[in-house]
Amino acid sequence: MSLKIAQDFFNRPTLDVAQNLLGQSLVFGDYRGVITETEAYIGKDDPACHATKGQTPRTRVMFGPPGYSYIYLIYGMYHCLNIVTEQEGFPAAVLIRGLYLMEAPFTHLNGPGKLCRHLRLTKDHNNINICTSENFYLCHSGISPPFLTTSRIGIKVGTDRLWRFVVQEKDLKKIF
DNA sequence: ACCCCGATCGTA
DNA sequence: ACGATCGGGGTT
Repeated sequence: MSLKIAQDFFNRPTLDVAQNLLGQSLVFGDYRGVITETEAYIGKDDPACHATKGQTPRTRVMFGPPGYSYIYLIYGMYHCLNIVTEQEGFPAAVLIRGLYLMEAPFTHLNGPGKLCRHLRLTKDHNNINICTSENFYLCHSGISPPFLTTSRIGIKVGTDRLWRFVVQEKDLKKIF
């Protein structure tokens, strides 16, 4: 019920990883929560993916091996947490957009900026191997909740791809 | 050196 | 609908 997710889990098609991460646990320090919303960003052909213009210092981690954190600053104010997916050399990642905290007052961190701000995740936590870290990792919950599939949020290109996956609030309260 | 823009969020 | 706020990346 609390087995740490291994690197092989992330070395798969990003859409599978993004969907399968729903309902799994994220642990960072003393925080533990259930992932409720994800988005996939897949390769140089995805115009919304940061890697679409090739490798840069910022996106270097996306080109690396799967199972590493990719955290960047957005709008000069907020951070976003991603987990790198697929084989080394193929730039792709899953953005963690929602987290339901498993301790009172059971806050639902709905939004990637709010999530990182609450957990105090910053660029200091970029490029961490979350399969080997002792205080930053994911766990299998044994639960695969139902979810909606929609277009990704906050982008101006690549909106034709339905690569956002969300657990509805009603299902969240029913299951957890 | 300069400019544009962004995987957001809170307020109006 | 809009402003805050600043680093990444491209251009001069």
